[in-house]
Parts: sequence; C-alpha cells; structure tokens
Amino acid sequence: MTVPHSEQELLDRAKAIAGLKLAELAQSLKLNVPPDLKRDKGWVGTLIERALGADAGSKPEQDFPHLGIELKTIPINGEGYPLETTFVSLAPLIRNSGIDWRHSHLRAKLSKVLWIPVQGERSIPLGERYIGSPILWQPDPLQEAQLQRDWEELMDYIVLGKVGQIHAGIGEVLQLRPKGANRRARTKAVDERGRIIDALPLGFYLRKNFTARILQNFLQNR
DNA sequence: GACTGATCATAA
DNA sequence: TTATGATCAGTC
Repeated sequence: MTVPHSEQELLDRAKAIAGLKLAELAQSLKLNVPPDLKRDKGWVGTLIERALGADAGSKPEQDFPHLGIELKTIPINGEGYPLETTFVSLAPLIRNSGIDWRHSHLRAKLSKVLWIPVQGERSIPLGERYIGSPILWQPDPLQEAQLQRDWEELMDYIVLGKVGQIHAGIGEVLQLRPKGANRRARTKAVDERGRIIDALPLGFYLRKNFTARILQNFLQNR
C-alpha cells in the first residue's frame, strides 16, 4: 500500500476497512492471523498500519508525518469502551530541562490522531474481531489543558529526580507506567542530587476515561 | 472486574 | 538501548 497523499485519502481508506473482520483484512494483505495477541501484542496495530499505507519501521515521528497524523488502534468492548490504556511515547528521563509542554514529544504525537477502534474482547477469536469506524481527532482546549497539567506534573517528578516516587496513580488523564522488555530493563535517569542513575524506562499512557470521551464524542457528533 | 506493574516481538 | 506496535495478568 502506498502512502496516502491527503487526509481525505487516509480517511477514505480507513472507512473502507471499517466493518471488516481482522481475518478478512489480514487475508487481503496476505498476512497470517496469530492465535492470540499474547506474543503478538502489536499485531493489530501493524496490520492497520499496513492497510492504511503507513510506512512501517520505528521512527520517532507520527505515522503520517506529511499529514501530521498519528495512527492508533484502540481495543474496545461491546459498549465501545476502551479495554486498554493507550501508549503514547517514552518519557524523557534525562536531558529534559528546558522542554516545555508546547515542545513536548507527547503534544506533537497527540496533535492529531486517527483512532481505529477494534473489538478487543478476548472471548472473540482474534480473526473474528471487527474493525470500527475511524475517528480523526484533535484535542479540544479542555483536553489539551488536561494533558498539559498532567504532563507538567509528571515531568516535575522526573526533572526533580523523583523517578522512584512515580506510580500509575499520578495524573488525571495521563499516567506514567513501565515501558520496556521487563522489570530488568534499564535506562538513564537522574536522582534528587542530579546524578545519573539507572532506572526503569517509563512511558506516557492515556487513561481509559480520556480515550472513552473521544470515542463517545464521536458517536454523539455523527 | 479493574488497575498497575510487567511483559512480548521486532527494527535499527 | 531506544523506538515502534501494544496487551497481559497478578493483585487488589
């Protein structure tokens, strides 16, 4: 699949795959459906990326940089409520003094997101899960303010060397949680005296209450 | 049953 | 190791 040249083309493609089962889309792309997601946690996301023409690979950018759009699949239950939080980006634990909200990686990634809801209940076989209608979203002023508040609070912990005090309970719509291979994963951080230390890599995640509102607002406005 | 810490695969 | 894509699963 080639890259979409406009926002409309991307949206059209996303609408075209809405209503398909994952197995149907996978077959059209000649991809095998794994038995479940236990060892293929990113499979749905990668499948949708390919279907929409995002160039695969791991670049620290949006999925469609020329369109300024980030692609996110989100697993939902029968009521359309998110089953999982949404990973956004790794948290910068060092060399972070001076970055403010407006220049943050997180804000850039969330400036425009194409959400693809996908049935995610484990009782439904992976291939039988349906792809939902796409939602092209930009944070409204309230949402942006909430994100900024949480981001600033969480970044304060990091900048002040309080990485060890961080836990998932901090933040109203955002949270910091481990993001690594396992608990032994290590990256550099700073302690309260400014010394470099080894620490668990952390990532920013959107809480379900936040993404649920995005999905709900879409339903109301359609 | 929800939540938080832990985990899985792959590329560069 | 960092970055991409995320979901798993034990504990409360």
